[in-house]
Amino acid sequence: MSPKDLLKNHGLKLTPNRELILSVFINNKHALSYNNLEALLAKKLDRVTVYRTLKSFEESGIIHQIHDETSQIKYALCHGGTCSSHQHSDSHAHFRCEECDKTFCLEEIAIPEIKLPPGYKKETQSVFIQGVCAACNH
Amino acid sequence: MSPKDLLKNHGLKLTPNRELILSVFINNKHALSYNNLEALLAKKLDRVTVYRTLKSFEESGIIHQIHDETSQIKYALCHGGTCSSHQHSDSHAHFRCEECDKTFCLEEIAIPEIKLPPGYKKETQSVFIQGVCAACNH
DNA sequence: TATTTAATGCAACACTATTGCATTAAATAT
DNA sequence: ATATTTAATGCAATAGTGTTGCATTAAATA
Repeated sequence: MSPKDLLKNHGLKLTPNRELILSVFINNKHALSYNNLEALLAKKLDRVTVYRTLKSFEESGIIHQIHDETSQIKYALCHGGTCSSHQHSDSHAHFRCEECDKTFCLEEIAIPEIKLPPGYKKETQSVFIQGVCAACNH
Repeated sequence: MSPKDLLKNHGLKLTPNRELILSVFINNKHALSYNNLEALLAKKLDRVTVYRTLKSFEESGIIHQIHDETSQIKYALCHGGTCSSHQHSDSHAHFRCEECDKTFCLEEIAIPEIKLPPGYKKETQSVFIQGVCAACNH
């Protein structure tokens, strides 16, 4: 889907900055931190604008946060329409490759059911794995 | 085990600050951030001392980091002797309660095997769950 | 008790992210 | 097309978390 359509479908105003940032996500298979984005953006946007754009994308269900145990929060596109405002799908694992230092979603593997002790109520879960990705593992 | 013995067993110098910090961990069932620690410490220690103490405890296998998707890294005691310098056990899940805002280890539940796609190599994994803990769930 | 080695505290700094506010631009109604 | 409304943007300043350099002090060892 094009940046324009994605923005429209999620009820966001269509601006050049948003289209630009969204196109960077679409053209990159891995998750992006603010710093990653800054490096990939040709045009220099204000830091605040980028952070606020990420926030509104997240709240619209376009991207979701990934906490990969680095100091920077990363973001990746939501897929499959399972994400919406403030309720992001946690049905896939996230992976960080220690070789290429890229973090991404593992949509293709299933997370087994994780049972909690009696009396506990689960709201969200996240599975995070580090290692070597297929591209780097040779 | 007493703070003194723990420090000795892990080959760390025995100092009042370290005993104090360690006793706070022993007396609290949940994970602690620097800020939690500061609030619980009677005596005021320098921030740098606390951070460096946490680092040496971690490198000695006394405590391990917990990334609970808040802005602060938390630490909890290692149990079962499965942790050592720079190789911490990832065999248990971590849980954060949204009611009491406490994060802790779930030693009692087993994490099912999570299989990676072909070609991937797993080094570490972490399972993090948020919800309501047994004490708050009524 | 003397010596060596590491822990501590202070000051300064680095990094990531956020807030307030004035300005500009997008969407909508006229 | 234009006026109006509402939201996005950019700048400056600030907040929060954690780290580095260095001189001093204390713990362990000889």
